[in-house]
Amino acid sequence: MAAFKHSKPDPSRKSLLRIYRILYGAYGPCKWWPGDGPFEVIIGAILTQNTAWKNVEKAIANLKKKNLLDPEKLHKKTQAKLAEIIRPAGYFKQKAKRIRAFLDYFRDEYGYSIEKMKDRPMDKLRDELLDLHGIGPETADSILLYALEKPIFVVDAYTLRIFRRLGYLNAKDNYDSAQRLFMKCLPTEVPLFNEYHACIVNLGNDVCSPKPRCKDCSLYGKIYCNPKA
DNA sequence: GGCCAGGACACCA
DNA sequence: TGGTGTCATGGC
Repeated sequence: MAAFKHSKPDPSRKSLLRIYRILYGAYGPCKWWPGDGPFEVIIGAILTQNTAWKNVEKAIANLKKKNLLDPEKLHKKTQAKLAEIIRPAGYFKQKAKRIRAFLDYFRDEYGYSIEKMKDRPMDKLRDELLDLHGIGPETADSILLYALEKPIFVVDAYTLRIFRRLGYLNAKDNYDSAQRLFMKCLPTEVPLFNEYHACIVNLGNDVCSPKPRCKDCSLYGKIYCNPKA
């Protein structure tokens, strides 16, 4: 990491892959997304919006307990009932509305079939998801990558924060420009995109959380204390 | 008791 | 177009 401190980073395939190897060495394999099957991943992607994953797990556990991790069964629940079930995830009224918006679309366009959804070209699928209420770029891309195994790089707040600090992005960079950088520089591979984003989130949880600083390096997180890194 | 978390949207200037 | 407020629970 220190190597990037005194020279302008070159956003090349080689350097982004080097960062990936460092992260993978510290955190990988992350085996994301945590969840049983693509439908659970989709629901998790909506529930985790601006929410700690531990709270999402509680909401998913509630859904599992009621055997509702099935699109048709879940769709039969009213929005108010669904909101009560997912309450531990926070923003439960909003998220219930968003899940129902997805379920309407999933039924109308694909007859609740993940396989039919997978057959759709990635770009068109992304546009469809972004047209849904409550599905923004990160949620759409998480669904594409982790549920449907489409090769798209997921950017999140940690990605912007960390790669701005490293000098690969500047303050004006946003979701789209950051995504273009990664997708231009990295080979288009689902497993690579999967692990890279997962490692960034794990690093973000280490580095960006208000935990006590390391006594040795005065920074946060195990990545900085890893001598091999 | 305050801050933050694996965002997205509505509203306003 | 960019900035700001709102949504809400639970862990630390």
